[in-house]
Parts: sequence; C-alpha cells; structure tokens
Amino acid sequence: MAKIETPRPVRGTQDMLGGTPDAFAERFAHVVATFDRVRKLYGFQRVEVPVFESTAVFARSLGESTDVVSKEMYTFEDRGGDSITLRPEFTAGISRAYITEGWQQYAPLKVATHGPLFRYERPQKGRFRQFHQLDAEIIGAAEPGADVELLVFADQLLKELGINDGVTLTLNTLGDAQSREAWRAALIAHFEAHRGDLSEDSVERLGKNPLRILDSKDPRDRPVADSAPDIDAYLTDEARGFFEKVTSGLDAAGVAWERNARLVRGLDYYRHTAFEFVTDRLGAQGTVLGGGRYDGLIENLGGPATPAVGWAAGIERLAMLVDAPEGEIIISVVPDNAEVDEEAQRIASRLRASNIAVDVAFKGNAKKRVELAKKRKHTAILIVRSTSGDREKLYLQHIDEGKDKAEVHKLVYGALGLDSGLSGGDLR
RNA sequence: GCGAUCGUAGCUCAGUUGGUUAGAGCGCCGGUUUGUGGUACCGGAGGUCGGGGGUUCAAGACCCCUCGAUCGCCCCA
Repeated sequence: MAKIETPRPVRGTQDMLGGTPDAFAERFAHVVATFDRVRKLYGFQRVEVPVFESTAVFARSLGESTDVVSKEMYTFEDRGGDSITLRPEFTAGISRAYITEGWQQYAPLKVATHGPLFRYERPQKGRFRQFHQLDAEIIGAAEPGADVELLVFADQLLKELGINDGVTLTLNTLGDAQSREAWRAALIAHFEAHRGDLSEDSVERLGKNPLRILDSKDPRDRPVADSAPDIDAYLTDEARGFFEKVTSGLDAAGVAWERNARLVRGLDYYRHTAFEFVTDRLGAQGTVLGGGRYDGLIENLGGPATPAVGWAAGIERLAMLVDAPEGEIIISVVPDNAEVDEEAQRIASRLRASNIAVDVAFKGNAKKRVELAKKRKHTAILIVRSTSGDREKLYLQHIDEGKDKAEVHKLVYGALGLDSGLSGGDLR
C-alpha cells in the first residue's frame, strides 16, 4: 500500500501549543492581554476589520512601488472574479472602514485591534508569512498631542511587558508634503552626484525610493548616506513646530527617545512623525513597534482629508522578548482510588463553579496522576481519599513554590466551604 | 528573488577516514518495587536515516537534483 503523503504546514506559518508558562503560545497570549489592558487605559476602542479586502485598498494605500504591494501580497481572484488580498497590514483596512462605515462622526477616533496579517516573504527569525500585530490608530486628529499620546501608550505597553530596557524609541520627522518634497529633491541631487559610489541596490533605490538609501546597511553606501542632507534644513515652520511639540510632549511624559535623522519608513503614506522602537536582541529584525503619521492616506482612498497617526507592533517579536508570564493557578484533583472517583468529580465541579481552574486526569492510579500533575507544573494537588480510618478526607499538596501556599489553601478550601481537610462525611 | 548552514525514532541528538542486524536520553505502552507519593528497576513498541538519481564490492556518511527548516540579504512588525 502506498504511503499517503502527510500534509505539511505552509511555509512561514506557525503552530503554537500552550500549557506551560514558558510556551510560546502563553507568551503570545500575555502580550495580547497586556495590550488589551493598557489600550483601555488610553481610551482606545476595540475594532474588528476583515482579514481580506479588495486589492485596491492596499495597492492605493501603501503605494504601488513598495515591496509589500509589488511582491509580498497574497492576492487572488475570488469566485466572483474580484481581486482580493489578504491584509498585509492594518492601517489601510481601518482607513477604508473609517470611510465606508461613516466613522467620521466619531472623530477623533481612537481604535485598537490585533490579529493575523499575511506577507509573502522568506521566513527568518522574527518574520513569518502569517504573523500577528497589535495596532493602534488615532484618526481625525491633526494635533501633535495625538502623536504624543500614541507614543506614550506604546512606551507604557513595552514597560508593562517588561522589555523596555533593551528597546529604544527612535524618532524622526518626514515633514509635511512640502518639506518632504523639497528634501526628497535635495536627496536625489546628492545621491545622483555620488551615483558611482553607491551599491547596486542603492542605485536601484535611487530610481524607486531614494529615501531608503539613507538607512542602507551596505557599508559602501554609508559615506554617501551619512553625508546626505538632513531634513531639518527643508522643514517648513509648521513642520518644525509640529515636531518640536511632539518631542517636548514626550519629554513632559517622561518617555525616553532618540533622534534618528536617518529613519525613514517604507510605506508611501507617512508624513511628519515617524518612529520605531528597536532592539538588538532579535537578530536582523530590530523593529519591534513602528508607525507614524499618515495625513494623506484617507483622502487618497477617496475619503475626506483626514489627519491620522498610528502604530503597529509584531506580536511574535514582542513574545520573543518577554519573560515567561506567571502561570495561572490550576489545581489537580486526584482520587486516591476508584471508589472516590465520583466524589473527586463532584469536588472538581465545585471548584470550577467557583472559578478555580481544575485538571482531572482521565486515567491512571493516584501515583501516576500525581506525577502528571507535577510534570505539568500545576499549582497544587488535591487528593481525595475514602474516609475509612482516621485520615483526613482531603489532602492538599502544594507544588508551585512561586505561589503563596496559604493563599492557595484558603482559596481551595474556601470554595468548598471548609476550614481544612474534612474528616469523614460527604460533601453535599 | 539571492546566499550560507542543516534534514537520523513522537522530541533532543550520537553515529569515528564509506564497512556486520542504525544507537542514546526523554516521551509512550506493559510490568516490578514503593505506598501521603515528581527522582528506583525490568521489558516492549516505534526509523524504507526528508525524497529521487548517481559513484562504489559496500552509502546515514561522497556527488547531483529536489523538497523542507534555520539564519542572513532585500524589505518589514
């Protein structure tokens, strides 16, 4: 008989199994839960947007010439003949929803979401084809205060995740449209003048996306890139004033930041503030959270002129940096022998009804079950015994030294309406 | 799309300059021992060495192709 071919996971996708505190799935969940908690502190509403959109939503938002649009999108034709794309980012879809759902009436609108995104890229450390992001946007606010609030939010999130130590906020301004155009022209002139000294990649960039030469990693490009003009000389007074308000706002909020005049971002829609929280602990993928202002985007999609700022953070990247979250309290209920199976089941139900997590093994003698509970790192084992003799009916064995023994004891016996292990009699 | 490294039991890996019937630990299944209890002992199942082709008397080891993984380039969270 021919051996059937086992299905394989699709390249760049991941399966995550939880169960132990250091499991990746648990870290992942911890990042999401922390985001959801902190986002409420800043008054960001949860939004849900579709995982796929009309291809035009992304093509027009991100810019036709960007790598994401030109070679990384999962685009297909559906049965009705429409061109559909799996979302490669959140901002475009949220902007579309803002227009089509009439959300202008709520402006300025603060929204947050998280979920899977798709990009056809070669997987490597901290990069996947299906990956996940946290996302926060403020739509309809032209004030630098919105940029500041978003950055303070991001900063607090990283602090609460305990990873702010190895991560620094790098900040730049790309100016308004007028500043950006003037600067861009100056950069092109500069790079054209040194065309011969640039790497092949950068000569390519010169035609497509000259700003990107600035943050090139190729050592051959560094001298030319480093000697290129900063945007500062080209900033209009408004643009300069805007950036100053952002930085002074950050200082007032106690958020540490660094100016990186070489920071540009890949997508066409960014204006004014551009920022990245970067780390050196993730190999080549240093950016853990990034974003900026995208004042022209919604208008580009056919909506009203609407200023907006936002950021996105890679959940996998954050999850790789966080310490293993503290495990939940979970009690293993073990019947001492088959006679007390039902009694154990009754007790387990009572505990669960009191919101205490309980695990009951399906088979095995008491010893096997105890071994299993210890291996699974449960908090404590509650052994249920028959009441013959003078032994206590219940015996709570504490395993997890990280949890307060007296507290767990009180929790369990409290839920059962007892002071301690009961001698004799049944629980009713 | 390009480059480097790597694919041996469910998992982590040994496997000497090619040389009998491919090993270990953990896990799994069964048993012994113990008996308020993770740490002992015995036994068992499980691999066409990623797949295909080639060199050779002989390939898990060498060569080619292919698929996949990891890391890097590009780009991005």
